[in-house]
Amino acid sequence: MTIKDVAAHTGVSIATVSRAINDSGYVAADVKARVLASMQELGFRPSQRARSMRNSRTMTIGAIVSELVNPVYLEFLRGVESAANESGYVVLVVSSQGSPEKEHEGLQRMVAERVDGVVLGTFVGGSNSLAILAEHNIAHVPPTGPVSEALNSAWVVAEAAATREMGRRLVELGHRRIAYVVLQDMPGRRTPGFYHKARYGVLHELCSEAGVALDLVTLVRLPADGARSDEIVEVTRSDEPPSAWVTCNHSLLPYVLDALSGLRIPEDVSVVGYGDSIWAAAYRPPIAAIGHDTYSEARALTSMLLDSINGRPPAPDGVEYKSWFIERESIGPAPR
Amino acid sequence: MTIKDVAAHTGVSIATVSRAINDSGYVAADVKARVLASMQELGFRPSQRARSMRNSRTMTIGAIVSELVNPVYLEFLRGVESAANESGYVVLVVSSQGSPEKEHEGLQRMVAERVDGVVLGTFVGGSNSLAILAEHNIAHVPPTGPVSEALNSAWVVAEAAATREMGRRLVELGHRRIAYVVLQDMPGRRTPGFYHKARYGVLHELCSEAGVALDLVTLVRLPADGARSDEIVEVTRSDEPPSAWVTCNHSLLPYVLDALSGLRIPEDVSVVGYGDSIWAAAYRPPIAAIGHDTYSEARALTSMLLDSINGRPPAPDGVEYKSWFIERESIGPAPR
DNA sequence: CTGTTAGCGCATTCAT
DNA sequence: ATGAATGCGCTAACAG
Repeated sequence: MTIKDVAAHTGVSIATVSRAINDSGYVAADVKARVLASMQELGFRPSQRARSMRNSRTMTIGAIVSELVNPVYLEFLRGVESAANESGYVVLVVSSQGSPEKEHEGLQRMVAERVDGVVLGTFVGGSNSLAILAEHNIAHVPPTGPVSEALNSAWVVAEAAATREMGRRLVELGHRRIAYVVLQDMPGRRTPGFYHKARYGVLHELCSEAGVALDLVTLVRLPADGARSDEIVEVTRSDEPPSAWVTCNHSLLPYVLDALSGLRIPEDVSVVGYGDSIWAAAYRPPIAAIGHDTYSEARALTSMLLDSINGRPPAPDGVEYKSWFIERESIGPAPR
Repeated sequence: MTIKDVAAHTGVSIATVSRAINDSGYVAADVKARVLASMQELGFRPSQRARSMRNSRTMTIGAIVSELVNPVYLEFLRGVESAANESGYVVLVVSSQGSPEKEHEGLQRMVAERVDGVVLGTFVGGSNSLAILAEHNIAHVPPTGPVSEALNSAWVVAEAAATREMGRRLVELGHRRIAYVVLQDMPGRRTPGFYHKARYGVLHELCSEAGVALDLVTLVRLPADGARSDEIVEVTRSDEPPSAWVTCNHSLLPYVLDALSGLRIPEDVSVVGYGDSIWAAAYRPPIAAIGHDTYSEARALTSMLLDSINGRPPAPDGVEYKSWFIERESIGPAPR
């Protein structure tokens, strides 16, 4: 089923069919109607792959995420997909599973597919990995270079404000020892460390000013099914256990809650997570969070990418990153 | 950057380069090495799009899901993506957002992309929508026809056993009125209704045998942010409120829990959800669930698709569906 | 063992 | 307003 069949069925040349489909050039109104009718009848859809041979636009963008287990990436994909579809683009999803090699492989695949652009959800590889996008002239967001730093810094700045609000609140409530939980970086991993570093930096500064201890609790890996994190349990049993727990990552939060389940929230410990979800809100008590509108961010980021692909000027403000501290009942005064 | 450049750079013809890349036909070992070196040096990746013009295989499969908000679909996508990547395939993701029109549009896009096959995560459209895949000779799983019914029935049978176990347990614990919560079908929606019907059917049979009342509680839509489901609250205030709540769908569970938050679990009400997650397990008390291994299911389903695409005989047992009832502390004896 | 050539499905230029 | 012809990057059939 090709354009040729439609042409034969309509009794015109393929050039005319092509013009009718794309309404480019001149086509008599009645001929056009007949062509469209034939298309309908034959159930013909022009091959996007053949099209992209001629034009050099594939109408396909890639989305790279590190882990397809974190609900945050569902939000991300939802945002990318909806923005892409609205503009007639289709989304190729690749997950790196936290491994720079897999990520590189995924990028290679995108190059092979000649995607028009790539949205980087998380990026675990080094800048050399990004280089292959540049080499092949593939647009991507967030971009590298000064703009990227601007974006990153916009994101970090937005979040830093929320982090400060959260930290101040904990201090105000009398907490004197705060635990900050992270999952150990995979070897070679980059970006998450970047964000965590920024968060930790802000918290650290705030805590040292206030004379509050900040413990970095690093999980080597996610606890197995049904098991509790030894690292966390151990810290809770130390002489001077933290009275507040901050989780760097939404997908870590349930594990932290599980490990803390011997303690009452918020009477014994207060809990805050980076990243919000309906589950955090439905938990009893509801868990305070540093929220991001990942869906909107992804949409905006994708629009930006499509703009740059299509040579349109990027939206006036680009991507506006917002972040906010949502105080919920999981936060209370420090015990005694 | 094309095969031509590589040929020129190596000082051979494009045919030789092609043969070297695909190691098809004869190529002198040293020539092959030089070609590969040139490729490396120039950073050349053959265009999959041009390849698929000749081969009529795109090495791309589509994945259709209804809603990109349910974590279950993350598992699904993870399974599809991992199985696909292992075989060198790439995944195009389309979400229908519960709308048959969007779904149809997504299928059209897949046709335009000439994907080699489609994995149907959920399928909200009618069979006429599926027809376009058949028309274009696009393989898909679950397949339609007898095989599909076999698959569906295998799935339903597996789950039915778990449902019965759960139902019997509730009855055994003295529950005399059980609520089954569903989200109202979108107009035109099909598959979810199908599964829910099966679940409801099993529960219904079991309850009537045991002389237990089964209330179908239908939510018109998901409660807005921060709001509670009026429908649920209302039922809890009726003269004879249910003592056990069964949620048809994992993504509905947090809303149900939120709406039930005036009651103690499991002292006042018992709660079970279809679909498990770390959050259900981390909740206090941990929420009982009917579990599925969505990741493995998706992987198996995708392998099956790839087998059929490549003319390989499908794996011996095809897809094995497993489902189990996970009793947790959210279930207790009926009050008084 | 290697090079030349045709053609996959389509958009586009150039005639007519 | 329409048709014939060209080429996008690649593989496969054929010729040498």
